[in-house]
Amino acid sequence: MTTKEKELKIMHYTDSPSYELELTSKYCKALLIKLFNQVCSEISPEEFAVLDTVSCHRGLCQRDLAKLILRDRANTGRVLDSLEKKGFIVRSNDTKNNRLVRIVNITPSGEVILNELTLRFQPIHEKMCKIFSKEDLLILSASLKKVREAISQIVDMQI
Amino acid sequence: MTTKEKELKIMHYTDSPSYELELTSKYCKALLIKLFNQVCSEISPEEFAVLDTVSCHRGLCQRDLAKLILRDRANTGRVLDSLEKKGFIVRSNDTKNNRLVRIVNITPSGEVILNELTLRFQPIHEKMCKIFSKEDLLILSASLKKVREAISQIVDMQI
DNA sequence: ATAAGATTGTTGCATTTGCAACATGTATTT
DNA sequence: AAATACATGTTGCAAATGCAACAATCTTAT
Repeated sequence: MTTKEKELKIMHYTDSPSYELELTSKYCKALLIKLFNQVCSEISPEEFAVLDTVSCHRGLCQRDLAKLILRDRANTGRVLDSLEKKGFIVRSNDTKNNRLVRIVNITPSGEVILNELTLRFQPIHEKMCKIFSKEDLLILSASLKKVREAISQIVDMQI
Repeated sequence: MTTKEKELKIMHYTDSPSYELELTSKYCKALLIKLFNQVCSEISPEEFAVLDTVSCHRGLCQRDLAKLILRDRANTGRVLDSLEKKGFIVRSNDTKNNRLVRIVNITPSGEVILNELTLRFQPIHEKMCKIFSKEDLLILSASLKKVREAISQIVDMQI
């Protein structure tokens, strides 16, 4: 390829890894929503992800949780309102760095529904993972992490 | 690892490739929004992606465009309303399989703003691509495509 | 030939989401 | 000590999005 051809080459955003990631993520979301419609009417896919995050990270305050799920504080609070009303999480007042915070924890009934849903999704999850070798899965995961880290250095997520 | 340990191992959704894709996609979106806030007030990031798609696929009807961008027909029509009002695309009535369809095409002023924005984003785009080797980029792209194809076989996107 | 169904696009409505503003309490500065 | 800035969470509002219903048109079935 000559220098001139390189200069003339127009890069399309829709050919970029970013956009491809966005499209792929939409596929994943569509799959998740379909699974939920089939097996669960108690919580939404978003609430499920939040519940799973809470179960993996005990004793988080709302803002730290918001940072993990990449939603703003307002939205995080609202999802927690819903989960708390349904009895799947509890919030307790605490202090962190001498500041009043609301600590989030999963309840026993939250554990129950989380495990139940996780088990139901296990077959599909395994099916999805089986399309890759273990090495390829690790490579994909590492690549995605690399993308996130690179973006972190450019844009402050400000949550 | 013994059989018992394998059985007891709980897979968390938030550790899955799906969720990792969702998080990574959110990072990409945040970056895109930041870039837009800095350089462009005429169109939104979503409109930009639609405009780019239209420029890559001339003469699409709205539904086929909707399938490409993975939005429903209603939303696609509304984005096109906005782009048309701004003069960046035109719609013309045509027939496809003996059916009346609205064909979408980019206008000269649409080309102008698309090229301008693409050039402005070029540095960041190159920066993002440079974190990977060309081979790794191809592998990532292939993996994402594999994910989309696998999901396509499970869930009908129904657009 | 008439009725039922399918395709394309639009409209209305409800949900989700994010941003800005606010309330409350703490740390820092002057 | 008072004022300013910061951190955490909530509320209000607007934009984005998807789903269901509808209109118009064409195809297929009975």
